[in-house]
Order: sequence, then structure tokens, then C-alpha cells
Amino acid sequence: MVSLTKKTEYALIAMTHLFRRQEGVVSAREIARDSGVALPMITNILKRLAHAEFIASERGARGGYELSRPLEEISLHELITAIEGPFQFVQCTPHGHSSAAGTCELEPTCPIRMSAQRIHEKLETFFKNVSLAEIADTNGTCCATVGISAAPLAL
Amino acid sequence: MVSLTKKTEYALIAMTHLFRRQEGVVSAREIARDSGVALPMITNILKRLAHAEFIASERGARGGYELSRPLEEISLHELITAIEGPFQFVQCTPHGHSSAAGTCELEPTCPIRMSAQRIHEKLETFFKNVSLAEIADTNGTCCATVGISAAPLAL
DNA sequence: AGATATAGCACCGATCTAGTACTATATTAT
DNA sequence: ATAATATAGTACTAGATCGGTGCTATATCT
Repeated sequence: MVSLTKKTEYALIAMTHLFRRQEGVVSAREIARDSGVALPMITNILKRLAHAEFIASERGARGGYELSRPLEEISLHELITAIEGPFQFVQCTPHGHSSAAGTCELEPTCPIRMSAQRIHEKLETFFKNVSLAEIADTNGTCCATVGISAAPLAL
Repeated sequence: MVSLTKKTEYALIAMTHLFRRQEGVVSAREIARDSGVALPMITNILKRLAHAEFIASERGARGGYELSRPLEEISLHELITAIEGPFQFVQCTPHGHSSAAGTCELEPTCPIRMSAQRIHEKLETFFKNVSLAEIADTNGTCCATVGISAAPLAL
């Protein structure tokens, strides 16, 4: 299936929650209660987000999490990569390297390699241009000005 | 992971193969031999493509497959849907319905619903605007003129 | 009749996803 | 001190999905 995993969706929800109440730290318990996501689940996600240094943690009673970087600076691409691993829309293009040798066993006879590569890059660019701030902002126009570039690129 | 499945990649390879040799029908055996994809696998994919009526089949000796529609008229979105099922980038937006009630248990409190919806639509539009002809054409500039619309849409 | 080729299932192992649990550690409040 | 709270790290499980294969039936050509 072509979709974000639920973990990424939960991560976006958590980041959005932290974004909207920026006074002090927020506990996993509160995020779970307010968002409806199960506590063990959101806890797991928050640990990953902290590990990736998107958020900072304070341990102990009255502890919790807060954003450690402005959401404007974090792209959806970064978040997906942190939660789900390398962005790899076509499997013959590992780790987003544009012109790497690749590990696909069908190379170099693969008839769609070039096209697949191009689509991969377009999508990657798109996700890099969507910031979490756009997603978190209720009144914003998420990715309104972000597009998969319409400029022709020579194959 | 955010990726096409291998089955979709194989489907693209098969469609491309049929596109490039348009004289008569081509057997699964030949496609398997030329593409390097295992015969049982490509056979399975071809059956799905035939079932979706992207290709027409001729049974019996000297049988095979041929395109039943011009590739220009088939979008990547159609192919993905036929092979992988409904395009569903965010799971709270089932079956691509823009304003449906949805089945997500987090609604209506989900803080990222609107943004997720918008990203979903942008991607869906993108995939609908990429034709298989662009992908199959060796010298073409796949999705060169296709973009995720940059026009602001009011939330 | 035999060879070839698709149609339609049904199946299997490996991997991934979603979700949970447990122990250790750090901080606050009493 | 000690209890309560909260994160860190890790490991685990059930179920779904993915990649791939196999089998029987049917259709067509030689």
C-alpha cells in the first residue's frame, strides 16, 4: 500500500500537540489523553522523536517533552525518515541516491529505471518541502505553495 | 515504508514491455525472459492487469497479451489502485473521499486531519497526472510537466 | 492428441505493522 | 528517605502484508 504508517501519523499528532501548547513540557500521558492515541503507543513514538532530537525530554515527576527545534525547520521528509526509515519510493533506488549503482538485480536492463528514479525524486522533493509547521497550523494552508516541480528536467 | 510494492514495479515493467513491441501479443514467458522477473511472478501480475482490463489476453498456443488501452490514457494512480488496492496515503482518509465521514477513531479531534487530507489530495492528483506513457517512453521526460499543484487551496 | 498459454485459486515463508510490557533511571513531592 | 511520576531502552507478540510459488481448469494452435 502507498501510505504513511500509523506511527508517522501519531508522530505528527504528537508534534502538533507540542506545537500548540508551548508553555513548558508536556507529558506523554497528557498527549495520549488529549489525542486519543493509546498511551504505550504514543510513549513509544515520543521516545523515537526524542532520539531523533526533534523533541527534548525531561525525566522524573513533572517531566515531559517539548519541541527542540522550530517546526518550520523540520520537513515531513525528515520525520518520515526518522520514524519509518529511509524514504524509498521505488525499491530500485535505495537511500535516495540519485545516480548510485543501486542494488536492484534488474539493472541495467530495467526499462523503467529512469522514470522510477524521476518519480522518486519528485516525491522526495515534495516531502522535503512540506514543513511540520504547515501541518500543525490549524488555519494554515498546508503545502499550499509546495509542489512537485513542474520544470522539465532532462533525463 | 513509503514505497511502491514490487508488484507495482513489475506491472510497470510489463506494461512498458508490451508498449515497446506492439506487433501482436506477447507471452508471459517472453516478458519474464527479457525483464528478468520470475515467470510465476510476472504471470500473476499479468493476470491482474488483464482482470483490470489494462491488457487483453489471448489464450492457447501462440497466445499472450497486448495493450487494450493507449498508455496515454492510463494513469499511475489507476495502475496502483488496480494492483495494490485503494490509494490511501493517510489512513484516516479511506478510499480517497475528500469529505467523507471517515472511519478514523480519532475524528473529530484529530489535529492533523485537515493537513493530512490536503497532502493526500496533492499526492493523489500527482499520481493521476502521471501517465504510463511517460513512464514507458525511454526518451521521454517522465512527469516533467506534472506537478503537485502549487495553487493555494483554502482549508 | 499434444503442446502451449492464460484463468483462477490457494498456499507459504519472511517481513513489517501496531501495539504492549518490563526493567532501569531520573526527578519531584511528601 | 521514600513514594510517586515520568522517560529510556529494549524486547516481545499477534496479525497483516509482501514476495513468490504451485496446481487445476480451460482455451487455442499445430
